[in-house]
Amino acid sequence: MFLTMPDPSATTILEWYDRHARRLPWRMPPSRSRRGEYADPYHVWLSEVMLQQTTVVTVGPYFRKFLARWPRVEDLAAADLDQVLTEWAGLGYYARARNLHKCARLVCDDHGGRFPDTEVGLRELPGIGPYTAAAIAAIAFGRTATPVDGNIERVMARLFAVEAPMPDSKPVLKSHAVRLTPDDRAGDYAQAVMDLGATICTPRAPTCSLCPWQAGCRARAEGLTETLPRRTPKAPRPVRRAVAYWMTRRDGHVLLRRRPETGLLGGMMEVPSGPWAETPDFRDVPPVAADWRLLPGLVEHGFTHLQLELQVKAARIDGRTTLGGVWIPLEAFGDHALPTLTRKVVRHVMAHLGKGTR
DNA sequence: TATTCGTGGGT
DNA sequence: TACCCAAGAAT
Repeated sequence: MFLTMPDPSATTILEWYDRHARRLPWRMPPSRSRRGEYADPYHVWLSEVMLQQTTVVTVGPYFRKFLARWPRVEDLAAADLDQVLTEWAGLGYYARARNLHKCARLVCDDHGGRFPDTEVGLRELPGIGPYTAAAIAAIAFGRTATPVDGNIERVMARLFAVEAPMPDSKPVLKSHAVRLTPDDRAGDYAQAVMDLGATICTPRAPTCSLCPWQAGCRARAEGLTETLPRRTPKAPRPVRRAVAYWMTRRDGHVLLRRRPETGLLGGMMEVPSGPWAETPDFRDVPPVAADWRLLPGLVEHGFTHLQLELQVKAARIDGRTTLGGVWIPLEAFGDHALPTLTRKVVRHVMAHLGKGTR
């Protein structure tokens, strides 16, 4: 009978975690965390910010780079924002890098170099929202707190067969996660559920036969596993089009421009382009008169909320003009914070013009 | 409350 | 190909 279905418990998944926890650079292994040892708050904070909407595989190298260059929060606070942005380039969501730097300075200036050890205290720092505050409090300070990320939402939706669609069901999912949170080892519990979601209770084709909670999983009992969590359909993302202008001068330097500090790709370097216009009508108004040459093909880039299509035109122009940008030699592109969109444009140009800028 | 923030990998 | 999704936060 269904009445004998066991309730899922933190004990069950903590035992699983003790045997199967992933070894991650920022994580205290369960053999030690079980004894009340906690990972360095600086490491936990840095990793959690990087992990916001970003996969473990992607974050790994960035985490190592940052830690090698700035071993302590004081080192990061002493760095220039530009250095931080350059190291961050490619990770995306660049507001995180600005807030990271701002937060490091606040921790050093206002907290003596120590992170607040409570959820409420952490929540006041820039770039630390509900999830990250709870994660640091639990993982680095042993507080009883319940971070809820996408993994944990999915696991809870299945465990309790929550059929209401996200994001409306988020509060319900969180209440389930909170109810299961143990007073002791809350950090390990959260990391255990996240590991479970990442390796077993995956979005598609979960391997329920390996799941420590399989006996108590309502979605499994009702055959709903693959269909949960449900989600309200999202609006289609609009297409925008523009022309990017690849400008070179006689010595081969290229004109790049820094985007405004806030908003899309804030503070990142770009190949100057006209306004990103609605689909059918876009104007081609080159920034300077020159012998513009249209490169074949398009540079396409999808953001979360819009699809961008760039035509690229190239020309050699008078090296005395700057148009509010900076002349940069191709060899020095690596020293600058180039988001993927910019790198795509560079790659596109190289494919059609080659290094002899012509 | 709803948008606006990147990017890479999987299917 | 097109879509989904990933240790979310700020506005």
